[in-house]
Amino acid sequence: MDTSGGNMDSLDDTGPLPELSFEDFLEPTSEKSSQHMDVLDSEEDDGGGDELADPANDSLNTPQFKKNVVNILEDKRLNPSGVTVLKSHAIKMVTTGGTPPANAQVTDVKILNKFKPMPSNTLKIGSTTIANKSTPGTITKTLSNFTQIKTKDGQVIYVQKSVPGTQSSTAVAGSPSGGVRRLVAPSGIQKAVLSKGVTLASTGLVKAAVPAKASTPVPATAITLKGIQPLAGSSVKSPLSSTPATTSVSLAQPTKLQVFRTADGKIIKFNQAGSSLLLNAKQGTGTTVTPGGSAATSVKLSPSTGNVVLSKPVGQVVVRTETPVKHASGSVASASATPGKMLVQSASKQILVSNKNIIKLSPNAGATSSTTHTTSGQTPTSSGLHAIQLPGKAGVQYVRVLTNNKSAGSTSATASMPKTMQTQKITVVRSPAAKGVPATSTITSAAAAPAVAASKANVAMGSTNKIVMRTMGGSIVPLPSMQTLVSKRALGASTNASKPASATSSSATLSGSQESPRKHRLTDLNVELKQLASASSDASDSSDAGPEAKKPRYVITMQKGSQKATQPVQKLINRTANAQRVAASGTSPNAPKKIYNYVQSTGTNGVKYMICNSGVPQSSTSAMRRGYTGYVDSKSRRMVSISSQQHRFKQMNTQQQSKHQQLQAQAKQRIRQQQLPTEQSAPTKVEPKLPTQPPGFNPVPTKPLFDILKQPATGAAATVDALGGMTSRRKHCNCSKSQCLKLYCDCFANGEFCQDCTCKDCFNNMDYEVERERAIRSCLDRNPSAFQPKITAPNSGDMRLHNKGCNCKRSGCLKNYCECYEAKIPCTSICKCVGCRNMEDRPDVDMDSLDGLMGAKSLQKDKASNKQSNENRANMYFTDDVIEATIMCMISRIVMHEKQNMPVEDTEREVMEELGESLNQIITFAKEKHDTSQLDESKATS
DNA sequence: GAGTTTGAAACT
DNA sequence: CAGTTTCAAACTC
Repeated sequence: MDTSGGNMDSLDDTGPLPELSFEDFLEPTSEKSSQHMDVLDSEEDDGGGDELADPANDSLNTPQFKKNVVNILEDKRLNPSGVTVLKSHAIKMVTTGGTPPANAQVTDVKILNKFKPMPSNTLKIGSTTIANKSTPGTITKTLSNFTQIKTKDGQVIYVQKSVPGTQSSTAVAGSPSGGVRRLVAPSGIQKAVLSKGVTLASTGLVKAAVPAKASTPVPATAITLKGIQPLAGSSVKSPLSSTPATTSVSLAQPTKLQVFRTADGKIIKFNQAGSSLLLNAKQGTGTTVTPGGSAATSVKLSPSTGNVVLSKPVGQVVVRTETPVKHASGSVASASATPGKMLVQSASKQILVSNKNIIKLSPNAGATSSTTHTTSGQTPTSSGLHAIQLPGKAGVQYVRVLTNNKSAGSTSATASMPKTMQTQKITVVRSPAAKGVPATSTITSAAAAPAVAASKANVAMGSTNKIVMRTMGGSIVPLPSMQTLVSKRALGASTNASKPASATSSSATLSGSQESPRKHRLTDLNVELKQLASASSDASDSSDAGPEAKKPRYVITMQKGSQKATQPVQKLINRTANAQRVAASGTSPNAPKKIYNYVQSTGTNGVKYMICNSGVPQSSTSAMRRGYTGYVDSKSRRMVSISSQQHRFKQMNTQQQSKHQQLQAQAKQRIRQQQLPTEQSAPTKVEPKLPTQPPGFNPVPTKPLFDILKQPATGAAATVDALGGMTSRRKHCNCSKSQCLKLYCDCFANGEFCQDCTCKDCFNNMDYEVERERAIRSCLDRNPSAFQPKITAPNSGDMRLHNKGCNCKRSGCLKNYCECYEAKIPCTSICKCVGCRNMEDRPDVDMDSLDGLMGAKSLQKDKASNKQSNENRANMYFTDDVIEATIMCMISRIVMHEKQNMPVEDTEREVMEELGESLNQIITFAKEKHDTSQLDESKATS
């Protein structure tokens, strides 16, 4: 494929694919469809389909296809398994007129989705199912060559498979055995609008030649799409009724269109005999296949681009894909073609839906954030959806929508939708890309019958892959799918794919527990992915999908990562029942946020307390950047935390004394209980979500101090700061040459999208998902742990360590060039630095004289290591929860004293006493623990 | 803000 | 795996 001028680098890594014919699009029931599906699946498997890759099969390489070739390149997407994404397709249009590829004019077009086998009675274009069982229309084969599709409104679409040679013209060259299929547009079908300067000539036929077999060189089966009107003049958007059926039929000369699948099976070539063929309908363009003229909603779509336009009398819902923003001139364009996006437009609202469940809110077109249920952060919707809005560049907002309910039928959910439904609803339901499992996408309008579509969506999704876009009252909410960032690599470690769970809800919980992230982290997404993947069980989806289908394609997590990611949730759950975590964001969306525990008093005054558990890491700017998932040195964080607490203490108002006393007593009692030798290690942390708890004030943590004390170091993971450290945000990147697709870019390295960065030619955004995914793959190939945090703590409370160590030579590890220093951790023996002075007690050492003194260096590192171990031990007990519990006890004292109008001095003294007492208990506990562990160790050694 | 320094990432 | 180059942040002026 790429041999044709090498302009399709996107295909470089693609594997071979079997033949693809339009028939597949039109007759999903055919075996071919399933065949293709299989091949596509295998192709997805990292070259699993390489054996199929036969350059000879590539029509581009064959002379006869070099004329007026329109290539529809299917993006090689990541394995659909587990997570779903609307697949986009890059379409490459080459109109060379028989000249060598070098002279070819290439136009990039995009198709929304990969083609996927459809269930019988389903006609799809892109991700839209226009006619299926659910629709009143029927599909009837009237002729041997024709498949008649009758819509509800009496519109009829004929799909004809003609005898080879009947329709063929120049374009069909090389397809002796190929059959020609005709798509005859009935009266109801609207005119096709083909954009990009390519027109259908004067014929209403589009002929597609399909290679007979991947192995055979270029035999093609011609497919003729009839009924597509040339652009010529006629109003593309004329009412349905205005277009007589004869119009399309009367088209004199059929336009040939060859459909090909490349070696990897991702490419479809349209060989057009005519001068120009416009396949891309970007705006307003697009083949309008609109049955159901009487219906209030019409569907206009462009098979090539996947444009689907649902137009209503009043409002208009447009679901379409966009062509790549950047058209590489001529060649290569396909490679850089941006993944498909769906523009969901309703009235004045426009939402650009990317491949994932992320909605991009276009700043233009009067788009309003109200279009979605998302405003800022996470917003639950009545439909059980959660939308997380992510600010984007230039006013663009990305919205990730997570579903809360795990219900929803897998396929054709809209089939059961009541026709009386008043609101327009768009439901795109995707099923796993398992063999033979058709993916159906339906666009359902209560008022009108859905319209057309023909395509195979090569999308595999986990059970929760349903994408539901609902347009109710102007709100459009798509469901999540987060395939992209999950790498298949970590599948082995991650997984647990089939565990049914309310993945969506957990995702929402997770998201909710965090402040709305400015950017998505790979790890975060991984969590969501895993949850989604594990939340299979959605009926048919999970069952039908093969085991692979449930697995996330890209799992860029590590064992630690997954647990880590979930850690915040657990911690949050364990938090005091009366403390509700809230995220206080700065005025600026980019401003780092702090996580507070929100405590509200039940008293008459309703005092509220904002307890800052963790400030934004001071080093968030740079340390974050390098994959230090945002946590700060625990010591400093705690100091900040406590100080802020103390500061807030003075702002507290009176509280009910007796209650506080009681609570305080409870806390103390629990602390004492904690000291008991009982080893109920790590209580299961599955408690109801915190935010839902009533705002009753309870100064005593539900988790007693010593319960908390017992927790540390139990979990293997716990490297993530549950208090929100990972929510912090670094400053924006400034990449200029890496396109933000290399680890040089901190945004990319952190698995985040660039937002509000000053980078140039940034590809690290939704518009370039394909490129981004490829880059991620590349990075993972080089280093499977490329996206793992560089600094982690073996156990919660342990000191963080740089997993790889620094390699500084000239900075003495005392500048932010040093990753260790940047992360505010001392260098260790892992580091290969020269002249390191980054030790906790570095002032004691004159490192200037130590250059080259390896002994001294190792000594220092040992020293640092010892200190580190001590600190690790301390961190085991001074966990955030312990501190929090202590603080709550202190707060309780303050409140009590204020209630009693006691002197401030007494209050301060008592508070300090309380602190001392708590510390004493902690120390005692730690000591006991330490002794016990030593005893165990000695026993073990003996 | 421009130029330099630095070390990680990428490349060979 | 080591050496070199590239890159972007940190730093300096």
